[in-house]
Amino acid sequence: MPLTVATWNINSVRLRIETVARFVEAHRPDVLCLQETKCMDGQFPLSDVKRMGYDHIAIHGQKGYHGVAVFSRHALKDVERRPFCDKQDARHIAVTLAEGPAAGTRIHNFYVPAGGDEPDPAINPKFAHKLGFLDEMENWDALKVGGGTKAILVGDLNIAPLEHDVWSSKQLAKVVSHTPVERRRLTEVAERGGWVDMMRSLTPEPEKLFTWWSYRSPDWAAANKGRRLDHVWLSPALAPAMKGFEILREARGWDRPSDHVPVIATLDF
DNA sequence: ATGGTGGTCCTACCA
Repeated sequence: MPLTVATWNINSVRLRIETVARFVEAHRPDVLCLQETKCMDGQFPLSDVKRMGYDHIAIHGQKGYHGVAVFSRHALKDVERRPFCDKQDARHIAVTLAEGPAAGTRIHNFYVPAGGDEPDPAINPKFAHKLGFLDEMENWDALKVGGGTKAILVGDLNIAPLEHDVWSSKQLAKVVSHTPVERRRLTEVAERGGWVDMMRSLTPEPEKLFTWWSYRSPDWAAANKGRRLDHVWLSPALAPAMKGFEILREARGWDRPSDHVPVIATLDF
């Protein structure tokens, strides 16, 4: 029995709800995790999401910024919205699948701070916040997933950790998202937690993998200066179920696109 | 070295 889980930074769910519908019609993921929904819970287009076939919806929004959501064809339980770094930012939501082939699986959906432009925590509070956020992830017991724990972590982690997760590791070495300190910290979060990087387990380096292309690139497809900022991690107990993943690159070329594209992971039980 | 585009919500801030 398969389970498909998709993750997508949608960059305003209200502006792009029809874009979400287009994606869902074509790919029909069982679970869809969004980031950067950018609206308060009362403004969330719930009826559209239900029309797409998702009866189970968990949202964590705020006005104008951030915001995460989970849509599911299977019932959900134990919804958690954890604050990080003593801020009100809506950057995390977790749910547990209550039924279906992966019943009992915990799903964490993250939107890690982007970190601003200057990669020095001493002068850039946004970069300090990003590093502090990663520290809290690393130290959170809920993200320790050894033994028989069934868990998936997805989201826009705003870090491209490996050399071939960016178009030029040399040229991005001092660019926030690919600095050595971030790459190391994210790797530590995964290793300390016991997580398996699903995309890189199935497609090892040196093949390049990108999920984001800047809006500022005049011809994003030809230039192809992308980065892998969006991730799918599995607990070791779920790793044997991993079957494949797809990065929906074509979505970057749709009308009024997000700068991120969906990643769809398929597990089989 | 710089500036490039797009989102929210109306003025700057964030990505």
